[in-house]
Amino acid sequence: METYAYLESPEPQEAARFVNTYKRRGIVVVYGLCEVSYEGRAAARLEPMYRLIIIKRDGTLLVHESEKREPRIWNPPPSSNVALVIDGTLVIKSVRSRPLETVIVRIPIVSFAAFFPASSAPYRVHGTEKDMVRFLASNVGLIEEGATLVGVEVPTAVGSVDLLLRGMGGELIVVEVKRDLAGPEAVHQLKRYVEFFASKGEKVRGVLASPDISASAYKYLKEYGLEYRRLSPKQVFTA
Amino acid sequence: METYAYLESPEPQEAARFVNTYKRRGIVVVYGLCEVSYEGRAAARLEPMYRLIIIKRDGTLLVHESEKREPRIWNPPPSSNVALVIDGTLVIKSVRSRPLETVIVRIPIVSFAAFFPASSAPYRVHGTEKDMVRFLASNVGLIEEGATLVGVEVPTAVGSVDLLLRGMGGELIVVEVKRDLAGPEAVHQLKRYVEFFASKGEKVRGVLASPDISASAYKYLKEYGLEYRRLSPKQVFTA
DNA sequence: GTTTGAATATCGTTC
DNA sequence: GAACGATGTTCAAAC
Repeated sequence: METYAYLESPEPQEAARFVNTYKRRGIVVVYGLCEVSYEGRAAARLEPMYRLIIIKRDGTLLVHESEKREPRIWNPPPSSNVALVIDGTLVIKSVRSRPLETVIVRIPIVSFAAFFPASSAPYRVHGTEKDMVRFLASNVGLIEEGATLVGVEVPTAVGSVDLLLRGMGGELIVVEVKRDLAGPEAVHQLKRYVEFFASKGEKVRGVLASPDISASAYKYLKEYGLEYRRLSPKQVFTA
Repeated sequence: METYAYLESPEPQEAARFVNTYKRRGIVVVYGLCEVSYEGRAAARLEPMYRLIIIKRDGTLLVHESEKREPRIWNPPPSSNVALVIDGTLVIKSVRSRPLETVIVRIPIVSFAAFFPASSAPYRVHGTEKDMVRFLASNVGLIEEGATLVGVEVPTAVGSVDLLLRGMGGELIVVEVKRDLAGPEAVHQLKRYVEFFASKGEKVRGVLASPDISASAYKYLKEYGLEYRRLSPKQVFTA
């Protein structure tokens, strides 16, 4: 396997060649004093400061400061990143085509540059909303004793219903699932589905299933005559 | 200013000391063969592979692969990150308290470890939704000829209205602003506000202002008797 | 290619 | 500290 490589305090020309050589092979890291400008969907500008710049082989560009999970400036893949020397300073230019977004990193002092071979692999996260829906589809009793499954991700004119059941009284039960604290938006979403089926002349109830619900969301829920079932992703994950 | 530091193929003990020494001072980068597990709001596990691990002084932990803007595994600030040696291998353990989330990175082969002094500074992005709202508040004519400003970010029982105007006919005009393509959710949001004021006995119209609108969103808009004004952040940014 | 909605969303602001 | 909504959201699945 190819090994890593690095340069200490390289000349701009040398640094540019290094970046261009390795940028398509793995992860390139550049550390130095830089000023950054971004223009695209919005615009921003960062004053000169020492930062960490990361270039990935798929065209990702990240400019990280010493705090926060998020890069301060970035270009998502697929972007076109090129290193060049302008007026004796290293410049990394990143262009995303659609939408057109440009990031320009001027690095008057390049302290360190490194290349790290790395790869990427498929993975899976457990405990997503999809997992919860799947679980509930096989355990509809958790929502309503004696109910039967009508469908999962059922498309309607006002959006896709997470779970659709039929209760013992013959009524439709629309279920909206959230994997986290449910807010007002979730209740309004559920209300739309219920109103849709009601307008079709169906007898229908609405149930919100989530690990928790905010006070204001609960107020709406009651106001609209909807129901709540507490259910956490943990229950799903361990099932 | 403190300078950078690095280790090549360090012993686990040495690497652990390095990480713990520098983790609160700036950005620490570790490159090596690692397997990663995460458990918290959800759960995931990454098989052994060469990856880039980043630790920031605010407790951020990022595990990056060679593609995508997003880290594969992470813990956001403020988390508590500690390096230790278990059974002769470097382990970085990250714990976030609320909610409780744990990331464990086992690194049997540490190829490279580096510390980069860096800082963090306030910054500003231009062309946000807030910018658009501010601009429209000073140029209500772009929404409705002859209208007057009633308020900005006006709180209601169903949420906060971006912009509230009064038309020449004495009617209220509720304006929902989006800085990007408006989808169905934006239309439903607007509809809620309009219904709220209508229920108060107000004569009211609803206007959605955005650079573009999806086909299905437009269908809802028309169906609900709402209006559309095309307006891009660029117009704001250059104003 | 476009649209749609989830996300371990993260993050700032407000209450 | 909780909650609410924007984000240059990003991302993947559905169409």
